Amino acid sequence: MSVAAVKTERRSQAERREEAETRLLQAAIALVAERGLERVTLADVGEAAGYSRGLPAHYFGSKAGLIVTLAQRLVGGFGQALERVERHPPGLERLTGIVRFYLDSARKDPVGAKALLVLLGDGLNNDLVREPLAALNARSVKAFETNLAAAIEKGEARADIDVRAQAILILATLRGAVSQWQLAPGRIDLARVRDEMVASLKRSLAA
Amino acid sequence: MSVAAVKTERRSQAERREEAETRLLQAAIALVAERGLERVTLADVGEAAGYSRGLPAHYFGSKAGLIVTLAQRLVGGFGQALERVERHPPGLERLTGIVRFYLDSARKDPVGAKALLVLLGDGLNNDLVREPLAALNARSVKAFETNLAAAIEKGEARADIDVRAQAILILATLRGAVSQWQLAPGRIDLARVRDEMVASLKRSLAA
Amino acid sequence: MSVAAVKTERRSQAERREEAETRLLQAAIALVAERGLERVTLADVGEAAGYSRGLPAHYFGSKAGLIVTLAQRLVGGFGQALERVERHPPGLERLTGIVRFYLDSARKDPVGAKALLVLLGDGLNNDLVREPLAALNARSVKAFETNLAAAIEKGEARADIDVRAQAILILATLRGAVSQWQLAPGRIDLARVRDEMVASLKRSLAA
Amino acid sequence: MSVAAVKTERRSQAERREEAETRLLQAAIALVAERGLERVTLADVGEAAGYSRGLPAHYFGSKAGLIVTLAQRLVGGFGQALERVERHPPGLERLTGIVRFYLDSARKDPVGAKALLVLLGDGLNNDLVREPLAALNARSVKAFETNLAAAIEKGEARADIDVRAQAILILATLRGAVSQWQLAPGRIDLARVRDEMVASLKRSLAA
DNA sequence: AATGAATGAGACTTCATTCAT
DNA sequence: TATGAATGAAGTCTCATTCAT
Repeated sequence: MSVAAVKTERRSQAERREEAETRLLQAAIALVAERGLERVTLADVGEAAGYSRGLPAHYFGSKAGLIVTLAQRLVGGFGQALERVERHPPGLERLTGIVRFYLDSARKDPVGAKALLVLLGDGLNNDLVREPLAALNARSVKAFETNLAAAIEKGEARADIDVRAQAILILATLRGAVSQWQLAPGRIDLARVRDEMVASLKRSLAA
Repeated sequence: MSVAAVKTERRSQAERREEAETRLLQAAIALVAERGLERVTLADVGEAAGYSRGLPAHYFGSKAGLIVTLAQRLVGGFGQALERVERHPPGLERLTGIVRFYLDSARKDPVGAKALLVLLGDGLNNDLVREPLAALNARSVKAFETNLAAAIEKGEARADIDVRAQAILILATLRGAVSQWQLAPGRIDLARVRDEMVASLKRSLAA
Repeated sequence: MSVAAVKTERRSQAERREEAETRLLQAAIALVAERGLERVTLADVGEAAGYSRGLPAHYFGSKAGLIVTLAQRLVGGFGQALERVERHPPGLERLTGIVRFYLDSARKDPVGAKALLVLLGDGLNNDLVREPLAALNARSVKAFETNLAAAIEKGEARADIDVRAQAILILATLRGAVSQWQLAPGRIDLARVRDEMVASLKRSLAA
Repeated sequence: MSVAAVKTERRSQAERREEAETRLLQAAIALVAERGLERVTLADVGEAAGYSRGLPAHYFGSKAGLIVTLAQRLVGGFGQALERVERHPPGLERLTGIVRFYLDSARKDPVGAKALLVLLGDGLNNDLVREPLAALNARSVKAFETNLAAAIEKGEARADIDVRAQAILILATLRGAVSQWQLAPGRIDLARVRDEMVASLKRSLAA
């Protein structure tokens, strides 16, 4: 067997592994969104992804391993999206842009949004996921802080804002709004909520 | 046996039953806050309440029955508190009073607050609890709407507010703030958050 | 309180007890016929009879006690009916009369017949009921033997019949016929079966 | 890995599974005959078959699933035996041959016979087993009908027999005889009963 | 790499039984 | 006498996990 052939084979195996892992995680996200963390079994994930019942255990080692990987993937995905959302320089425009983006992506990917909310609920009592989720929160709050500080710097916002508390409140409002919408989708118009939130923010932050 | 005697006897049995049910529910709330819904067993609840392992099943019929009862109790408790919180007439003062009360009670009763958040997380995938929780949300939003409308009527608030969307946002912020605080208590100063929230609200709603 | 009053009261209590016991047993028979021995609970019996859930345990001491009492009542009831059925003197007429009566009473009281069959099935592995049921079988076989012997004596039947084996067969046929009919009532016309059985018996026994 | 290797691997797994299932069912039959349907647990079956306590649930899904499989296996086994029993052409000889065979096989395999009787008892109140057992009855009756009709055709039997009722009676007698024998084995000589039954049949059917 | 057979712990649930009223 | 509250044992069923193929 030539070296090239070995390389090709190896790459092929690695690719297959990566593809399988991705499909397993996507299936897991969908199932977690649909049923909740504890009502999803490893076997469910394998079958839903089109593989065998045993594969998830083979890949992730244990259910805990799957959950941790899941949390990282969801958190990472959101982080990446958060970073590529806005071209505006730090400041008020960028801040409201992130807010819009957050609520719009929940509408575009309700399954991912729901899976994240489910993890957040479980993270209250589950050490496996608490840490990555707390880190996500911290990172998100930090991003809002940065933009609030820039807005103040630029004179777009009042100087007497409690930047950190305000950042926490902005993230809180986003999460709480999506949560209410997921719990009773028919009763909440997320687009109107988004517009009202942006308007309120501008008013309350305005210099 | 006289009628009075029969009544006494019956009341005594009924009292025993009621006391047992209350103790079981209190134990259940504490355990759910501590471990999460799925990591609490009926047997745990019985033992934590000082009864037998089988009693919760005997009373609530099933774990689902316990959860539903739990949800009703928590929701009802919060509803009652919401109603007795404020003596102000409907309007901006009362609105901010409710906001303060909500965040202060989370600090005073973190166990109950956490149990409610756990239920809210599970309600996303659990038809049994979704309904009472959605009803709680609807009721809370309605309360904020009422006060917003009164504030506008009185001239305390701008007339161009989207009352319903704003009410949803206020509840969202409260829930999201408590959620972040519960996930990483050391990182959030809920009192500062409360004050910043009230200040922001006053500014964004002001006429 | 006068002696007469005490007597009256005592009689009244005894009567009440007997009536309650009878109602409990009737309810038990109906439930056993409907669900089978193991799927009936003491509480079911109490409620079906219009009493409390605890009364059957109070009266019969245990489920085993209820079952034994039930078996005795059913067996006794059938024995009494068997004795009062026929006015014919022992012989072929009386024999076929019993056969007719047996199949006709199954149609008239399908619930009692089914309860007896259920007990017979359970008696195969249940020491509690095996003995009374085996005794019932022995008594029934004996009755057929007596009539077969009388028929031979009178010259109504062949002398070379194996009386005991034939008696066993007659009881077997009756039980088996009712059993088939109970299992699939729509597929068996018990009246036709009865007539064919009587005709066959007359032919096979004829001198 | 070659296709052959895959096949071997698969077959090997399938063989393990089939062997385990067969051993579980055999253990279940023995236990049901010994204790009755309700006094056998899934764990009992697993252990008696030399496997784990959980395997029966894994294979049959539920106790109901086990019972249904059991009923099918017992019914199927008897049907097969019924078909291979007799080389005689349809007619009286074959009919009496089946009767002899039935009673003789009960003596040779009392465990299987008892398990079938237990199921028949439970079938009265258990929709899961009623259907296969009613089908077995229907099939058995049909076989007797066929042979009775052939016997009449050949002139071996009277033409005025109610063929269907007579077929029901024959099956009834067989079942009832085995039932009495199982309830009190010491009191019934099944061989004598068999001979008397065959003699009676010949007489009552004779042209 | 991938499958799926097998294990065993633990949850829910049902009930016979006991006991206080 | 009668009720029903409370217990605790046992059974069914689900799954994470291990292991043979």
